[in-house]
Amino acid sequence: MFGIGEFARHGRVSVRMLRHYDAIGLLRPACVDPASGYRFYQASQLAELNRVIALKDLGFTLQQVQAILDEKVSAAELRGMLRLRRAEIHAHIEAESARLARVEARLLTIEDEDRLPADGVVVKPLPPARVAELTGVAGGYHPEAITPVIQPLYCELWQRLARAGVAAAGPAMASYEDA
Amino acid sequence: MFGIGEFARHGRVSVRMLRHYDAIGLLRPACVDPASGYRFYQASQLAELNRVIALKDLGFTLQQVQAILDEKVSAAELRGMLRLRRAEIHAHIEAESARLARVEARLLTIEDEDRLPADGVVVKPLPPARVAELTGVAGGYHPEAITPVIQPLYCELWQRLARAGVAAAGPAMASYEDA
DNA sequence: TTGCTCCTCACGTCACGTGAGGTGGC
DNA sequence: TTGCTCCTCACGTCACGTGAGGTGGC
Repeated sequence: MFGIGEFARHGRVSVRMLRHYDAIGLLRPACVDPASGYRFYQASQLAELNRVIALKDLGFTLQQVQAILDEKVSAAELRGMLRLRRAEIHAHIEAESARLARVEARLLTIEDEDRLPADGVVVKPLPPARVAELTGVAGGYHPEAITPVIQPLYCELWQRLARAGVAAAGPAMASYEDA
Repeated sequence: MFGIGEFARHGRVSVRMLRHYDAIGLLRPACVDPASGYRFYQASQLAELNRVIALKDLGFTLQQVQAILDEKVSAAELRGMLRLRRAEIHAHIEAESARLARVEARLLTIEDEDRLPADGVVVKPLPPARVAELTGVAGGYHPEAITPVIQPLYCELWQRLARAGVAAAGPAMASYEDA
């Protein structure tokens, strides 16, 4: 039998963690002195503790660890949980990689300009929207070539929308592509 | 001027976030109706909001974002912060990759055995320790070959430690390597 | 008496989400 | 009166870290 301090040292965890695991019922000491409240652990509980730590290190919450160790989870469910974890970690790594790329881009610009550019680019998701679109071909990118092509397209679009009894809810936009 | 709801919609953030940023002084509304407490934002504050979001998306805390935007951070300090962030994200990705490998290893064993192996392997760091070591060569891995080589090594080691006036504090261990 | 180990509260963490309960003008 | 937008608390999140204040036996 070990006092909580010795057990924590052997298990390489903090005393506070053991008290927390006791409080939530994840790892109860083998016995507790009713007078002093002192917790005592058996050597065999080190294996129990290791199982907790191993599952926690996979990224499961303590609630999940508890359910798994109490055998409240079937093998099939556990497989499902592991696959979900795998997918979550995957997504997490991708998100962090994208963030890393953004940080490195900032480092490059700051080394060039020696200051933070005034406007950062922020990517924001939009809800799906229905778009009414017309296209035309212009002879070049200069206004004299574009304007006579694009103006009638707007008129045409409003007319067609009106004929279809549809009201435009969003803004009007133009986008340009190379042929 | 926009009410908080409209401003939140344009900025694709929650109303709660705007109130939070107001509370911590990160993004104050352009004006506040003293009677009702209503917050009003200017169109130009959308750019401010974007800068906040962009820095937050690099993984900075709101405190750091505030310091950066208030220009309390020099270009050199900012470079340092970005480099630190880069290192942190790197470490984070490595840790998550290791975790992913552990989850995948579990998935393999669970698909083999259809249950969780009783003992997981847990890696724990130990504080550095000084080790007194002696080595010998045995003819093979069977006990008859090893025992006569290893036994005298222990005796010899204790004697040398005693002569050096050093007491062994840790356990005795043997490890084996192929020649 | 000092030192050691142990105990039980209880606050703090970080950036909000989520009610609860209420207000003011159409 | 109903609906809408806005307001201010204030609790909850997750797994503990970190005091504060106290106890019991050497």
